[in-house]
Amino acid sequence: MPGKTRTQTPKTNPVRVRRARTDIREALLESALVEFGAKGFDGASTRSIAKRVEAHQPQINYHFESKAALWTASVDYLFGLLGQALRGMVPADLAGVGAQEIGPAFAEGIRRFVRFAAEHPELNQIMVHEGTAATDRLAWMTETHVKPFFDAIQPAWQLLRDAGVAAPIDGQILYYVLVGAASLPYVNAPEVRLLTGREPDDPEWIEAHASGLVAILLPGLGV
Amino acid sequence: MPGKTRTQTPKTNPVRVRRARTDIREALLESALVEFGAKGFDGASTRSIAKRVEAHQPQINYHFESKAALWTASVDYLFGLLGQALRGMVPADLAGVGAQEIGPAFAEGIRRFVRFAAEHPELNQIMVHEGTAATDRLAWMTETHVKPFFDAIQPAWQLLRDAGVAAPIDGQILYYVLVGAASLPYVNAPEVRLLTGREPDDPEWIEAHASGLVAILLPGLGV
DNA sequence: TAGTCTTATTATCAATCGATAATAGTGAGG
DNA sequence: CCTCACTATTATCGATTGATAATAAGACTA
Repeated sequence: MPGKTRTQTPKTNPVRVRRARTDIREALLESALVEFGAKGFDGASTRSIAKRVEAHQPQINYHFESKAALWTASVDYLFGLLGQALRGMVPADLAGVGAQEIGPAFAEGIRRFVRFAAEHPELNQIMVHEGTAATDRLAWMTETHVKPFFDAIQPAWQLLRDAGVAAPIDGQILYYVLVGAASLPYVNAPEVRLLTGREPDDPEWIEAHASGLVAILLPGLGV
Repeated sequence: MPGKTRTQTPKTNPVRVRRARTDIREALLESALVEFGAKGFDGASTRSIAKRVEAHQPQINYHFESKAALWTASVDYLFGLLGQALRGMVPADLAGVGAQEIGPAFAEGIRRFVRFAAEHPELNQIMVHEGTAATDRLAWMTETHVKPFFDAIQPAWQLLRDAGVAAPIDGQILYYVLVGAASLPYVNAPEVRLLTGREPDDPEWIEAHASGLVAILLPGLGV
């Protein structure tokens, strides 16, 4: 879509004030997350992303290659945070691990995921925006970031089902039940405020939500 | 964004073939649903909506007032279908109705909602696209269509909780758990195909999904 | 059949989009 | 103090957007 050649000579302009910033890359990254999460890739404009942190639109193409590259960098950054939040939740090797150990660990993983979804709603907002159409962005995000997460859950869930701790739901379906149930109040927080008058960022909401999910997904946990 | 005045006189052109259609309004409506669901309001262009049903872009502004009015008409139409699918699921008056009657009715409501979400993914796609930002569209949709649905569920859920049939989850939180868990595989069907290789429109998937949700949300139903 | 109303088709508008060229401050190294 | 690499700022490009004017083809009516 871009212009390729320049025919006219820009006018010289007299005075120019200039702001120097060292955190501009990170500022643009986080602004992009908020805008992409709220409006989707197409709905978010590079001008609004820049304006939100008092930067200029061409700085995006300078510090990143393109709008698409900024999106990729933002998603990389956010999945990195998710990885930190869930680090060590699922053992790499399940051999010899019993349901009595992995059950509480899985429950804690659910709680952490709910808290992360509340603290960083942009992640699930972007995932759900992108997941509605088969784009290159979706293919990249799914293969790079979602699949490892998805694959790690499957054997642990099967172990818990065999032990009678987990609810009777197929593992692949469970993934979407879990992610959907855990993220929607934060993905659609503006709607929650209109519909309930409550604030889904309230710790009371978040902990009640997390406990509810653990109760219905792992009914065999309670001693 | 519109042009206001016309200064030049369009050229006369020789031959013009013309397609007459009686179903053009409905065709545009359903095309709009698919496009708005897949790409969001901003991402969907009126040209792509028209092209999908072999119509011309200005016909949208002729048969509807604007892109926004087309969106409103589409959402009205889709919530009408949802209302039909769920008709009579929740009694208007709960006085004197016991949990042993409303329990199975609620379970059937869950199953119907899952089937509707699978058959008309555009509804939840649009809801989740719009719910991420506090726009006028969200305010209208929430007040007009979502709130009645939300309000109808609350007393029934409370009755089921008191009877020990329903899972221990606050009613307002339950709404988002239910909607999120019931709709995500269909909202993000393109991602499901990439991630699992399975087809979420498969009746086997849908019924397994619905049964799983009933089992975890109404654990006290099984005799 | 002539006239009129509806609406399909074409052409074009102003606004906005992402991208890039041109210009000009700024600070580090000499 | 000067130089120069870096990057902030401005201006502008071509493409696309939603909307509307102009035109014309059918359908219906008298």
